[in-house]
Amino acid sequence: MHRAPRGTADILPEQQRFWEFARTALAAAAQSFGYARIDTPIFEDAALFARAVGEETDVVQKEMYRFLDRGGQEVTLRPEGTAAVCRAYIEHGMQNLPLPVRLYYVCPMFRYDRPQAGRFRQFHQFGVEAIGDSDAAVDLEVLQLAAASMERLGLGEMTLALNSIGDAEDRPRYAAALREHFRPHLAHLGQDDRRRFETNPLRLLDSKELADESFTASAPRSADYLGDAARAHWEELLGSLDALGVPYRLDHTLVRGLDYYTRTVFEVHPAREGGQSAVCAGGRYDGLIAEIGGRPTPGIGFAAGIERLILNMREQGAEPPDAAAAPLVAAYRGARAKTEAARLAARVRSATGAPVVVAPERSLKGQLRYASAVGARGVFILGDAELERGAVAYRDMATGEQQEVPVEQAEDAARRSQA
RNA sequence: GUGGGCGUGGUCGAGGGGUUAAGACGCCAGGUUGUGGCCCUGGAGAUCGAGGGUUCGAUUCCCUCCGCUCACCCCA
Repeated sequence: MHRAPRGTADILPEQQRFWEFARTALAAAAQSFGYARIDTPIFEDAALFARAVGEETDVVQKEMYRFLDRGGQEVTLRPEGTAAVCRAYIEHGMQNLPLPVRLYYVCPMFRYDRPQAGRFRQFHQFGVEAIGDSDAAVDLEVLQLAAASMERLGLGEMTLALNSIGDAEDRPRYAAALREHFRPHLAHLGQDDRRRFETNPLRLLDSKELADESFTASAPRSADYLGDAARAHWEELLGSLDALGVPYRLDHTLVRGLDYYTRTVFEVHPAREGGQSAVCAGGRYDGLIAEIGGRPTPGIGFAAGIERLILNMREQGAEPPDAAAAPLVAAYRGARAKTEAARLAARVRSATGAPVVVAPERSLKGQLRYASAVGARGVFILGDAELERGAVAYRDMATGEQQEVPVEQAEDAARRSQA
């Protein structure tokens, strides 16, 4: 028996109302901030993500789906959205648009992880990118949009964790300070952490093993190692957040697993504790576009995991409306009426736009039962008697009222019961 | 990659070394001659995840594998 591949999921009809609602609400949030939708391919040249996300990151080293296509090109299923959007920004000369360019997307992403609650190999992200302006006002806007997105979904009790990791030029000084701090404890560190000590000491900060240890809490803070420009930017951002009363929590251990981040980094967590809690995360990436071949261009954005958002919606008891309208059913008795039922169904569909299905071939009783089971609003009944008269019976399933009308007026009968 | 939990009809879920392997929901049919939702009756549907071992006998005990799931790592 075939199953959906590990880490993938069928989104079944009964779940679609959550997805419809989430996609619509998130798009509305983005659009209300002036963001326009963009879609990029599901796969890209492998080199794009390796370069943008960073060769040393877990995402690139062990989570990317990479393969050779039939032409011998190495491609990768996109593990995240930012690099692809930046590639499109460069490729289509968007620097000629009024800056910043504001874009959003809702797309599937792929990472070869071990699945668990809120984590899948194919998952979906809502993301936004504001490219071409380094002003702290844009950081503020993106943070506001993140908060607004959660609100649109009805998710309360979210906390915004915030940090600044400075510019690329500031990084070596800070990395050196971190190494200095952790060096005495090298013996306590595991294999992975020792490698990180060399390659990317920032990552030691969110090692959960070390989290309780006082030497993580007492580690030097990136925000204390900012260069003048990054510091001014950071202070302006905090000032405007305070001025607008946007709640946030400073978290100096917050660093991100993707190498392209600079300055502002943030995560949004639900109040509930637990693994995979980050429901939305992002930051500034002022070096990324130059890194992948564009002119030096600043940018900032975030991504939110739709599955995780829906998980939280369910936990909070959200009940999104069911978008699917109740259908009409065309029932019949006899071979000739069966054909007429199909004709009637077609006619009512195009006249009203309402969903109409022809009943399966069963006893009339069976057809009515079927209509009830699928939640039909009303049923047309065609039999020899009705055909003789060029008429059709229409039964309102909620009230049980039934009347006979000329076939040409069938759609009117349906409309009446709708009101 | 590592560790824990779990695998019985479509779903949920009893059971237990020898049974026709419960029950519920769902599905199909019927409850007279053309009419639903409730109710009643009947029916279809399970090699009890796979392979091996112990045993006279295993779905039940043991081992391995596979799958699902949760957690670690990391991430949305």
